[in-house]
Order: sequence, then C-alpha cells, then structure tokens
Amino acid sequence: MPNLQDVAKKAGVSTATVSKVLSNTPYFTEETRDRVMIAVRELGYMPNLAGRALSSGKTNIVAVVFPYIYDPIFKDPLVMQILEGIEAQCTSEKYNILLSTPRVSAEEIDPHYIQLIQSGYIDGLIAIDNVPINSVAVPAIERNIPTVIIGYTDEQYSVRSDDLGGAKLLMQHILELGHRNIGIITVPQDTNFALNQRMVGIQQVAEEAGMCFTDIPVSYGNYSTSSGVKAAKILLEDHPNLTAIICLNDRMAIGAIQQAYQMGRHVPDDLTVVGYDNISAASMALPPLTTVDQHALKLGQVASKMLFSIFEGAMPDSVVVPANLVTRGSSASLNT
Amino acid sequence: MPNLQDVAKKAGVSTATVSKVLSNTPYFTEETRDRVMIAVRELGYMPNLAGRALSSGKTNIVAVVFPYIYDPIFKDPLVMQILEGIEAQCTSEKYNILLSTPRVSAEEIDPHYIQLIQSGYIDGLIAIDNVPINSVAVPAIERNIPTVIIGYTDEQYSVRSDDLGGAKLLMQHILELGHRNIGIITVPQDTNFALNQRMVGIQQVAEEAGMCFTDIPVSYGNYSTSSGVKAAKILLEDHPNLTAIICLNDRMAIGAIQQAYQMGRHVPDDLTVVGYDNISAASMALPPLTTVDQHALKLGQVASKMLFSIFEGAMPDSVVVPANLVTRGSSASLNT
DNA sequence: AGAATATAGTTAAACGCTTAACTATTTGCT
DNA sequence: AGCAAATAGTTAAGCGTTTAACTATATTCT
Repeated sequence: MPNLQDVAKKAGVSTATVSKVLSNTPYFTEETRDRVMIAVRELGYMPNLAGRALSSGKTNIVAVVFPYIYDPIFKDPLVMQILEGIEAQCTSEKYNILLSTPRVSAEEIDPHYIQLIQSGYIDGLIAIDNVPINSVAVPAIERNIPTVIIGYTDEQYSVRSDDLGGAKLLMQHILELGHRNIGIITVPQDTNFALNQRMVGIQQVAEEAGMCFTDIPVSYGNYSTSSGVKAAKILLEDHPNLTAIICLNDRMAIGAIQQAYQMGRHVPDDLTVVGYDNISAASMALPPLTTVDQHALKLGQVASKMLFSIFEGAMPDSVVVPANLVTRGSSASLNT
Repeated sequence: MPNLQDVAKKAGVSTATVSKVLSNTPYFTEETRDRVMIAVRELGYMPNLAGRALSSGKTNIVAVVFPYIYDPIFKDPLVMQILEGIEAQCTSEKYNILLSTPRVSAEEIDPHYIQLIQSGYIDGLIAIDNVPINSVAVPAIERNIPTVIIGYTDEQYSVRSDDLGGAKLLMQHILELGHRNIGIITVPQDTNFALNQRMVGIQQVAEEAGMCFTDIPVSYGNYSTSSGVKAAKILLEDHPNLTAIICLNDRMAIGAIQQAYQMGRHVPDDLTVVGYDNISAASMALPPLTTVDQHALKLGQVASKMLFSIFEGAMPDSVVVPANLVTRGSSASLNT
C-alpha cells in the first residue's frame, strides 16, 4: 500500500507539499498539483486513516450508540429508521458510522464502550438516550466529544419527537370518534421518557374533555406483540364495556387486535384499537392500524445535521420533530 | 487525556514495560504489574486506538457492509437480524462494528467505500453479497482484508442460508396439503441469487411430484408489500383456480393475503398463502403466515465466528445454515 | 532601489503506540 | 567456578499523517 512518502518521491516534492495539495491548503502551483495528482493516481494512493487520525485527531467516524437495555434494540423498527436517517446524512458528508451497542445497567456502563469513547477514534456521537436508568451520552460529553442525543435529556444538544403532541392527536381522534370508554396499554411508568410523555398528552386531552384521567383503565406490557395480547386480555376481561384501546406502541396494538378477535370482538366494528410509531407492520396489519408516525427517519437526519453543525462550531438549538396522525382501518366511530 | 508516557512516568518504568504489562507480553514481575496497573487506574488511562492502529496495524474494527442497491437495505428486516447476530459476536470479542452502506452499480462502487477498505481502519469485513451486479467483497479481498461473505459467491469464505432446502420444505408442505394449482410470486429472475435458488428448490420438488414446473404461473414483484398486492392481483385474475400461492418473501406474501381478501378469497379457507423469511410481521399477520425461517441471526453469528477464526490463521470451510418450515395459519389443506 | 509582503516549497517535530534490539541481572547446569 | 540460558527491563525506531517554523524566490509599493 503506497504512502505519502511514495507519492512525494514519485512527484519529486516533499510530503508536506503532497499533503497540502490533497487538503487544498494554499501555496502550490497548478503544475505541482498536477504532478502530485498524477502520482496519486498512478500509485492508487489513498490516505491511511490511522495515520491521519493520530496526527490530526480527526477520524471521520461518528459513533451511533443504541444502548442495549430493555427491549433488544434490533427488534425495534424505529431504531432502523433512525439509523437509516443517520446513514443517509453521514454518507453524504463522507463520515463513517461506528455502531455501538453498550450494555447498560443502573450500576455500570459497558467498559468497552468507555474505552471506545476515550480511544480518540470518534469525532462525534449520536446516542439514543431514552431510558432513565443510566445515560450513555454523559460519559461522552464529559470527555468533550460532540454529542447529540435523540431523546429526552437535559444536555445541550438533543432531538426528539413530539410525543406529547402525537399522543394528543391520537386521543383527540378517539374522542372525535365518540369513544368515552377507553383503555390504555403502555409499559410500566418511568421506564421510558417518551411513553411517559405520551401518557401526559392523553391525560391533557382527556381532562380538557372533562374526563377523569384516573378512571381510565391501564394495563401494562413490555413493547412486544405477545405482551400486548396479554395486556388486552386483562383490560377486556376487567372492562368489557371498553370501545377503544390506545396502545402506546404498534406492536402491542397488533397484539391487542389479535386478542380482541380471540374474544370475539371485531376491529374496528366492536372495538377501536390504535397504536403509536407507524412501524411497517402497522400498514400490513389487518385491519391496517391507525397510529402516529413520529418520523424516526427524520429524527436521525436532524440529529446528524446537528452534529455536523457542532463540528463546524455552531451551537444549535434542540429540535422537536412533530408527529402526525395516520388514520387507517383500525379505528372507527362509535355508532349504530 | 493521559497517554502511555504519563503512565510510565507515574509508575516509574518505561513505556515499553507499560505496553508489555497491558498486553501481557512476558517478562515483568508481579510488583511491576501492580505499579503499572495502579498508575493506569489512577490516571484513568485508556489506550489511544489511532496510535495503536498505526503501530500495530490492528484496529479492532470490523466493517459490516450492506450494499445499498435495489431495496433500501434498512427496509429489510433480515438485515437487522443479521446485524444483530454480528453485533452479539463482535461485542463478546471486543470488536467494534463499522457500518458501511456503499452505493453500488454495475459500473462503479462508491469511491468512499474503496477509501475505507484501503484506509487501514479495518481488520476484517463481513459483506452481504447477494446480488449479481457487482461485488462489494472483491475489492476488499484484493486488498488482502480478511473477508467473509454472506450470500452466494465463489470466494473462499462464505456463509449462506439453505435456500434450496428451505424452498423444498415449503413446496413439500404445499403439496402435502393437497394443492396442485399453485402460483408463485417472486422477483425478476437473476436479480437475487437466493431467490433463484428458492425457485430451483420449488422446481425440484414439483418435478419429483410429477408436475410440470413450466406450467406453474409466476408473477413478479420487487420485495415490497404493495408489489405483492399487484402480483397477486395479476395471478388471481389470470388463474382464478389457484388454491395456493407461494411468495418468495414475507412482505409480498402479506400483500398477497390483503389482495386475496380484496377479491373475496379468504385465507386459508379459500386460498393458501405462504411466505419466506419469517420476519416479525409474519407472526403478527392475520392469519399468521406460514413461512420459512432462514435464521438470519445465526447467519450473522456464524459469519462473525468465521471471521475471527480467520484472524487466528484458520481457513474455515464455508457454512450453509439450514432453514426450517414454520407452519402457521395461512396454509391449510385442500379439502371439503 | 530597497523594504515589505506574498508565494512556493521544505524540514522536522509531533501524535501514541508497539516491538526489535539491546543491557543487565539472576538462575541453572556441569 | 564458569558458562549458558532465562528473566526483567530499557532504548529507540517506526507506523503515516499534519503542520508550525523555516528558507528561498517573486511581486508590490513608496
């Protein structure tokens, strides 16, 4: 593999000159540039990134950190969408993505992850930080690595979806359809900031409509479809009069629909079920699921753009990406 | 950020000794080890990977390459599963994953990708290489980067799923249920090695059963659910007597089920529909989809293990991971 | 004309680590 | 006792870049 020296020798100049030409730093003639470029081409020279990293401190690598906590992250379609958004942006800016999935617990953060952020291998970091147990972003920020957080945080740079607003839209939709006997399927409180906010959104709309929020029956799952099945069973057995169930993610909603059929209740005629996230399976479900699209792809894009602007010395404001309601066949008005 | 020098000074030894202690290379006393380790701990020292990479040529990074070609890879749930398998293995071996998604066309491979594999940043590479247009693995192999290919290839180290066997199981299942008027939904021939093999598997079983394969009607999609809808429409309109449709991926199968309902045919009573891949939406579908699980997660795990064994000088044989039939509600025997 | 400035290029140090080559001491063997 | 071999540690070169500091011309201005 040829190095700068080889190119310099071939072009009859010093390595410093080659470096200048390649980085477009002033003071060289057109002629020198040509000689250098020809040598580069003939040798098939490509800079060694490790050398460059050591010397300049820049690696052109951004770490994308998906803490591996509750729900194995690879099962979460949102993660993919976020990653897709980040990928698009990083690719166009010629950055590489280093995917890190540290094991996180309340007591400890994966030492291998700490090693990574201390290694000098990373120019910046985008972290999903949405769970209260322990922050994966803080150790990076402490080490002065430019960091953008996707999620709820007090740190400076963050991007998040408007969970409050999205949940309000969803609840408004349910109320507009005439439902008043509503159940909720969510995850245990304070395990996920986003879902907390969605609950708050539902509460606000409920109270604006004069309903007593604490009267609304709630059942708990763990994000999975099967947990949605169980939660719906409990809910429908204890409250047979429910006409609508709001599930705070799509997979649990799909489980709820299945359970409803099991119990002889047809969706949406006998029961409205709505979800949240607009995963791809939501549109493939039968009936297709009414849900909220939080534009996870955009979340990833915005986070990447924010990171690149920080690289350039900016101090961007945090961004809240609006969510919007996707009305499909699983919700219907209470009537007849 | 402290460096080796700082540790050496604090421990009162040379940098070489510190390096030896940290890499467990012989000749040092217990007492020296302790002094060094104490200094390491007190300073919070962590090796700079760029320095190490430059000096040793090892980075502890493996590139995972998902060429961005036909179907945006992030939409493909299999990719996630493969990635999950790779992640598990790499994490346990203390390797980091650099995710690369080069744009690939028949004429050219993303120059940025070429730069990456020539950069000295990468110890090894795992590539999904399943499409005939252009190989993303060959440039890496040419540059002597240890490379494992997931897919069909003539290169030395590869892992793939047993598409032939999986498709045979699927076709046998259909025949055992008594179906003889069968349609197939796939993608255009020679755009994907795996799907080619699945077709061969179906053909073999058909011919063993004395059927004429060329009589089986085929319709084409592009992997997506909506393309499955269209393909099923064509198939069912042209051949109303079909009692079973084999779709060569799950998303198209889900589309086919939807289209069948549209046309008033109930699955599985009036029509059996089966898929391939066992994506998560398959179990959530209504009815749950009979499909073939190709154990994509295992594919990723096996590929990683293979790569690590190559690092250690082994010359592993290629592996074919068996697939198995997952029987669910979308297939039923032809009767009554 | 002569000083000041701009241009073109070179030299060499620095980044942080690994490791071959070396020195010095201790141990084992005949 | 005397030599070889094993052990413990050091020195310094080298990995491939970038870049500050420098030299040597050429150009501009008064």
